Amino acid sequence: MRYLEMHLPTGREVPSDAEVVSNQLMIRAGMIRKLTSGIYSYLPLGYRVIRKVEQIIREEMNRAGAQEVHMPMVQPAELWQESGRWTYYGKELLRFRDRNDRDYCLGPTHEEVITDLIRNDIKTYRQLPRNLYQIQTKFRDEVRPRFGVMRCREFGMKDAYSFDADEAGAEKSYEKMFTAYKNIFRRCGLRFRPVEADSGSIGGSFSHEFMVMAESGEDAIVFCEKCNYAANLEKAEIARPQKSAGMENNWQPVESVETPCVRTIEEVSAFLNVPPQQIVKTLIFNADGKPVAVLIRGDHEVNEIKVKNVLGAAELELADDEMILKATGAPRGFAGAMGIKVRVIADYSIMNLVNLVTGANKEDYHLRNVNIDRDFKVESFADLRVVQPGDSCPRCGAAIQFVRGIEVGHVFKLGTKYSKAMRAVYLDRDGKEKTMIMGCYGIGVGRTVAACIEQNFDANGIIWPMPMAPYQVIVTPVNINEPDLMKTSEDIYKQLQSCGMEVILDDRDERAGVKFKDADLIGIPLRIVVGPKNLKDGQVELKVRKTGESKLYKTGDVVREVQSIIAAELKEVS
RNA sequence: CGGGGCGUAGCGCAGCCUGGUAGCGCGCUUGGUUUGGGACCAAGAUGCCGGAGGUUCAAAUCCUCUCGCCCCGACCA
Repeated sequence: MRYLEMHLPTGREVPSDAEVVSNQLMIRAGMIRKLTSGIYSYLPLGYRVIRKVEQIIREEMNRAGAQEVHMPMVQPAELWQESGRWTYYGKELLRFRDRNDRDYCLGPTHEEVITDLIRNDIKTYRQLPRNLYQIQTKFRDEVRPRFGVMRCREFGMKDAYSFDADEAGAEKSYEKMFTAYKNIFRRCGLRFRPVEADSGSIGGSFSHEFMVMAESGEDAIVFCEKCNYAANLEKAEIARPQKSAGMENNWQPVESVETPCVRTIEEVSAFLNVPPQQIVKTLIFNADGKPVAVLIRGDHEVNEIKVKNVLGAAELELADDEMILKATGAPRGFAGAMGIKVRVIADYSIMNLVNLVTGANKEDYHLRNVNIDRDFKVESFADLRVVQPGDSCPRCGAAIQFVRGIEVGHVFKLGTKYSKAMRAVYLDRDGKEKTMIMGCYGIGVGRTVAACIEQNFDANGIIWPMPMAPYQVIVTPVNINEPDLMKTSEDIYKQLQSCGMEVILDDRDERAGVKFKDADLIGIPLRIVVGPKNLKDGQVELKVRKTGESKLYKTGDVVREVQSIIAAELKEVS
């Protein structure tokens, strides 16, 4: 396309309200504009990149046997009430009423709608399996939209849903999607890693997130260099330790100590001159309205998701002062397991400790030499803490590493969570009614684009991998007022176009420097510079954005060269 | 929702403390000179100073309320 005809408003200044690089560059490169918090327009350049990603997704989904559909964004409350999520999903679900006062929501995801479709049209095992997907706008009323299109409220998502007759089939469907996802992100030119993840409000038994490695990522990832283990920090496990024998031989008698205004682990540690590893933190949580005591070693952090899962709680938060006072009989800072009258669960980290220091459930007092089984009972030991540097791999025991990542995709084994609640059933070979087994698979399209920029930029702007590039090549005549330069540029432009290349002709009456800066900013992989000195020798310059390397070519050869570079770079990933 | 910050020309900002005719850089328009990494000269245009109320002879500036946006914590593609 001719630059003069393009709507491509580039900017020189970094927008004051954009924090992350991808957001800054997407605005400066004229890809997006913010309408209001968490809601963006895509301008032509940005939308071209979106469509590139969508196309790669379509090809790989189709190849994996999924079929594209398009479901409504507006969804009736009844479906959500049926699945139980009308109440469970919370404020993120944007609800509204129509003129007849009926309740609706904007779809944040489509399990309900797809399950309804399938249950109405599928009656027999002969019609299974099925995998349907769509690329569609989702709305989630995020608590805090941020980082531009990376976490916004309205966003494009590819979501796929599989329905199988049995576990084995469901497993196969999951594997197919897992493979498709690896292909998609590889073809997008991303450095990524699939990790084990928590299922969150989508539910289900098992899930993997696809993480694009980036310092600015919101997620922490734990991985083992020896084996294949990789997990989201919130999911990362600690192996169950062996119970030591004969601990009771070292038990000392319990001792009460006055500890005025000593509340935190650091304060207790300093006051009693005991290392934090010997102190037990007793945290009172409010689990669906009931207090629960969670015990953990003083130097560790509780992973609330693990606690939530172990307790099977729908809502979990740290208890407020009132609940703590009621549960322990003391203000915050003096809770302990001994004598407490609520459920007590404990992290593995305290399983093999003896002569613990804990709160006394009495203001300004702590206890020494408290021992498990003798002085209090633990309902169950479980993995409840956040993995820390220095911990070992739960699979092979080797050291683990920490990195940051951006979640661009998530695959779930849903099981029968929705099919059961919404009665998606079929008749099997024996004429018996069975519940379908589901999986669901999401990719954030806009987020994938932003993540790609986070991995591919320099001081001058974006550096698109070829498969993502909005245009593959830009032809830059250094001065449009010289007819020779323009004629050659036009020729090359037309030839590139006619052999199917995506090309911009920068026909603006600007100085060369301005054009170079813009080409770099918007990240076009290849640039053909048509200038007077080289053209005198019948040559033009071909510059590669990624490496900064440039070479001279005969005007007659440059088109073929560009064509072969593009073909090679697209083939490399396909 | 809790904590912090910001709303002044299309973009980036100064002015506010100590009230007195709204400014700078970039961009934009016109003319001219330039032309291989964001040129130069000249002449211009552009503002409900986020909104409402108040104090005052006088408010971008002080006070009250409100709306919006960004950042840090509870979520997720």
